[in-house]
Amino acid sequence: MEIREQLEILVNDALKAAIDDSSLDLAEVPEAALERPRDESNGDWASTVALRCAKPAKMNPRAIAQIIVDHLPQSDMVDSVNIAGPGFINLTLSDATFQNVVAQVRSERSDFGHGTIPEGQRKVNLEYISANPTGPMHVGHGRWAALGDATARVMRHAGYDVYEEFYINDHGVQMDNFGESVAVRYQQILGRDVEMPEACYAGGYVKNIAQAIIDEDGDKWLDADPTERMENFRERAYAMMLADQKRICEGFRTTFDCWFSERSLYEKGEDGTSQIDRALKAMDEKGYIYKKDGATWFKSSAFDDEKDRVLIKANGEYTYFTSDVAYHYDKMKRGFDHLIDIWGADHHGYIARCEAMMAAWGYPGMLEVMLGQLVNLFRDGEAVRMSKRTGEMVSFEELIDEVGVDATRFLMLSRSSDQPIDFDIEVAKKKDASNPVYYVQYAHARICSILRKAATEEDADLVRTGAMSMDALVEKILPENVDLSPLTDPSEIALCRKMSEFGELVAAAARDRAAFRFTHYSQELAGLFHAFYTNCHVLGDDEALQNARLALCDSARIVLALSLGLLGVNAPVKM
RNA sequence: GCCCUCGUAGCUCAGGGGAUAGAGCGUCUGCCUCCGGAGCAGAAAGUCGCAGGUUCGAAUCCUGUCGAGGGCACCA
Repeated sequence: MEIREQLEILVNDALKAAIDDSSLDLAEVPEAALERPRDESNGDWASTVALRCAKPAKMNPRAIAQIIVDHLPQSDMVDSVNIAGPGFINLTLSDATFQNVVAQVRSERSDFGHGTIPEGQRKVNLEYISANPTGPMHVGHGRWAALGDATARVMRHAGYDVYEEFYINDHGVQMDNFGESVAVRYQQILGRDVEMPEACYAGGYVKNIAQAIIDEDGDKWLDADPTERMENFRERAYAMMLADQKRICEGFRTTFDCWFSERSLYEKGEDGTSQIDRALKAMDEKGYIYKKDGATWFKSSAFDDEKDRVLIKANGEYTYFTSDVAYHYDKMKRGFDHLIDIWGADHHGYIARCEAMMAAWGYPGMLEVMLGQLVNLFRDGEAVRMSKRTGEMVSFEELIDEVGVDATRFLMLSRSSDQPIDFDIEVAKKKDASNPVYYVQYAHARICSILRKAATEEDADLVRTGAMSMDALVEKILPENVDLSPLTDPSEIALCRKMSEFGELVAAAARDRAAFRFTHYSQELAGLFHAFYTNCHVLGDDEALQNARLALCDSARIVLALSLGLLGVNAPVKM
């Protein structure tokens, strides 16, 4: 049980006792209202319950606090209790309470901080990146990749059942334009004088695709039927771009349970209907579809959207929105409790109509849209607009190649997602204190180094080469039940206290979709480890003390690795 | 014009009803006979954009206002 929950029970018992013997005149037992004081001199935990019930109880809050303190049951967890300021009840916990955290971490390992979510809220569909397959992913997509993946990891650790999905926009005129772009470049490379139309894609990658087709087929398409050629090129270019996206995501350690094709929404099933047909029918049955000016409309203004939206244009074509209607209908029918979409902030005008469609089907609030602000690239303080190599925007792949996966992920996640990021490539590449990811990784590597030092040289070598895990090494150097009572130095207790916050942070970060908090947490934990390292020598003649400190190192190693793991960042054994 | 997000230390940002507002970078001062100095300790640095309101209590909630960015298609 978390420390917080145990303290809540204590305060709750005191409140009940005080109400039962009429020292407190309250209709019902108020919440324990525990919080962590900013200033540690105000204790490890504080309750503001006395302040909160001053009015209903018609008493001075300090007097209430005194009554609660007088009724507080005896507990080994609490070292001292005092009343401060207007009526705070400050609790200072015993060293043993914090020492226990080390044992808990070491027994639960990668399950430390794991939570549970009740049935009915647990199954979550998380859709992110969803880049068009008509061009390379840009650095903004990199941010959604880091954000979506870390959100999934944090929510899973909190107990959610998260299904990750990438929506492929492979339907619509942009695909034809893409195929035509390749055809134009194909002809140009082979010496034909043709111009690139306005709506087409002029990027250098299109030329590479055209060249790949020439390498394979030669000039056999030069005088082919233009439509047949466009369609052939379109499908081959699409396959190449999609393969690229999958490869880049995998290299970034972002994996999906499903790559969902927009086209599949238009395919007719055995009953002769497509998902588009079924979604529109369901909406029509609810009475939110009408015809006007030759077009078919969704009455989204009935649900706080500023105007109604076209589903089928006067010319018979479906709009992009119609695909999303069918897509979300599909997700809904797959039995998720909750849907989360991550979009770029430039799509926020699209939210109202999507929320409206969920409401129209009778599931208001089921869709949650996380907006990610954009990424501004810099190099040495100068804004980067163009890449020298390609004459285009720096792609996500180029960014990863230059700064590495760990630093890219950590920095992309180091700000709240509703804050734009200024990402400086040169700063990200630095391997010094100005780059927080190395600070945290260094702490982890340093711990591993100490643990190796405590082992035999043979075992230490096995760990260095990767033949033995750190867990296995620790098992050989430390007995199962280590006496932790020698851990009394303030820097040791501070490290334990920080680890005790981990579980709560997992729950809060999952609830608030705020994975970025683990960048801050991991830096704080690393800082406290470095302070402990400076103050307390781990390896020495006193076996009891050495074992206790090795156990502390081991638990710090586990929690650091867990925190980095939730961000999708590696925790290296050596650097 | 309407909608969304954001204004907190020189810079980049946390904190989103509780006590004297925090961290990193940068600046300045110290610390290696010792487990990884990619480290540690300390100092200077603030009208939480501005003005009202709610509250026992506001950086936090509400209203207004100023400033920055983004969005307002029978495009995708």
